[in-house]
Amino acid sequence: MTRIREEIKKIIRGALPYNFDGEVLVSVPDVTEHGDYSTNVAFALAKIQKTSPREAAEEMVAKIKEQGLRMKENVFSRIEGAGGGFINFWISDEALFGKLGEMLWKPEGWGRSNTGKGKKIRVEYFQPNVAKIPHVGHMRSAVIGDALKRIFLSQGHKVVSDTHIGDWGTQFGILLYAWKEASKEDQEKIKKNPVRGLNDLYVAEGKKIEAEPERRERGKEEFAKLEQGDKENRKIWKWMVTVSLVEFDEIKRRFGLLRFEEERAESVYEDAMPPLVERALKKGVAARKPLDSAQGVTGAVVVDLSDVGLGEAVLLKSDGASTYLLRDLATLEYWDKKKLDKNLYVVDIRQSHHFSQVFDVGKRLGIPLASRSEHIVFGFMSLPEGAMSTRKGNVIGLLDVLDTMEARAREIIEKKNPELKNKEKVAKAVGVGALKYFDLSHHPKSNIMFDKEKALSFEGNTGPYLQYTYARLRSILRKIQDTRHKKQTSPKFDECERGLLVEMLRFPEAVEDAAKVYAPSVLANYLYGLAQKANEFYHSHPVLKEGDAEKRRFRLMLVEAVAATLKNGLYLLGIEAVEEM
RNA sequence: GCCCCCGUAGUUCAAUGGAUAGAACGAGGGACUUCUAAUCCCUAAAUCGAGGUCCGAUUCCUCGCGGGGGCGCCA
Repeated sequence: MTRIREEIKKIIRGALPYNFDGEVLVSVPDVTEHGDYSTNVAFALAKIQKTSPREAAEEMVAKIKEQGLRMKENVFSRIEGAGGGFINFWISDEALFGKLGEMLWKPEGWGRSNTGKGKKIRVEYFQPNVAKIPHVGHMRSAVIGDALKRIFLSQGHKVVSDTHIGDWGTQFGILLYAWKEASKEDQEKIKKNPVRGLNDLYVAEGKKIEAEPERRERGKEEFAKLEQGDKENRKIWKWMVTVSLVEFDEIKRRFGLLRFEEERAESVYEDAMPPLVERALKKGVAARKPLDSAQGVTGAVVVDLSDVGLGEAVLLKSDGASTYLLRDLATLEYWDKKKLDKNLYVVDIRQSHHFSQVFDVGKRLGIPLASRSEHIVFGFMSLPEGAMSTRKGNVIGLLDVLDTMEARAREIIEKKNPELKNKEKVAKAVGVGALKYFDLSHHPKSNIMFDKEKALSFEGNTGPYLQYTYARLRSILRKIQDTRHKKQTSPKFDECERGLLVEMLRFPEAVEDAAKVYAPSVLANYLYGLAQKANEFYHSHPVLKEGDAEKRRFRLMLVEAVAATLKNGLYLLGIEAVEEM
């Protein structure tokens, strides 16, 4: 089914002179008096034709009307110039009703498209670190990445998601050093709750390093040994990875993330790194620094990026150990062979400098994928009292906060709907839905404040609001037996019904826009607006009790269509639409 | 010092360069014998400052003020 917006664009293009090469923008006006859709092309056209925007608009309106007649189009009921150059379009009730019928014919496909057909995208998100407790700050990458994947899939893209678990680096040397130094009793204690225990061990070691910087060097030595294949270090490291993966799997399961096609942790690139360094040196991209000031045996291998203002990128440290940057380059090289059209990293803004370096060095090394790679930036999450940091000890564990949300949902269900079946299942869906929506409703780029009160709220612009709206609509549909309400001719509908219908028909455009700008929040905000209109309708328009049979049938169609839209939209955000709550 | 991001109602957030800047929470008032009140309706309330580009600027540019982040042989 074609999007209405596309149809309007086509009609406008048909009425434009051949020499017009500007973009045709069609937008939704703020106020209903300005129509269902609007375009500002007349302003651009006026410049070329050297007329006033108003005249240009009038001319175009006349041309469209003429062509519309010739094509026997019946899409608009009104087209007119206004506001000194805007052209406003009102869609005819017949056309709206026709679209409603089309949509109900195949609601499963509603919102999907094939604009991404044949294109393969890799999305990297949810990069938890081994031996660290994932906190609410880690949620953004997982939730935004998962929603993006769903949105891309709906547009026909092939998507490969990859977690890129942080299981390599100096931090493991530091951890190994601390672990070996710990007493047997302490080690046993840590083993009982390993991820928490290792997390705390790392924090404690960090404090010791602050007081005694020498200890960092010992940690670095342990990592170098690990990288060189030291048996004991490998064994301990492997154990740390194993216990952490259990926790990551629980998060993936409880947050309902789509399956990851690949879970290539950093350590898998171990063998790919040395040849990459060799190549960089041979190509003259990187250079080995002289030994003089360094303590190690060899000089560090670095890429000078000062010509583009990106400073110095370190591939190998002077002790021979690899860096995060080198691992990301190896990753880039690996994926370069997989015929990707796009390679996206959903990572917070603090790493933008790092990714600029990765992509720039990648280009210098002649890895074509580097120029098709993008860092999808998102802001980080802070608490009302300031930034979250493991060292400050003020992090909120991701699973802890999810537990709280589910408990809160259970409480509210007991209060509002104690008769509900599947209480536990609904509580889980509502709890995680609220948490995900809190994140997704914010623009990815903005830093967000994790205000517990706001995030835990189930009222207003929240996930449960959308779920509740869906449940109410479904409740109406459950009460009817006769589903033959779809066959009828176009009825007259009032402003509220019409507004809801037009808004509902914009769904595919919202999904398309969200995909285009890599922002699930575009879709989230659209769904919220739709739900508001649906609730308004619900209050003022009885459906089952409507006496006029034709009106009732139309309202049932509308309810069914809006419910399906909410369900599909929530699915794209990774939120479950529950039938009752 | 250099680079990046952000300043919108009391608060938390919206608004591909468009027409009258939207919500939510909070505040005040109202609506359940009526398809689920996790809802709906009404009221008050905002673009950090100064220039510039443009027919048109919350949006783009410059400067200033304020907040955050990065520039580690950390990840």
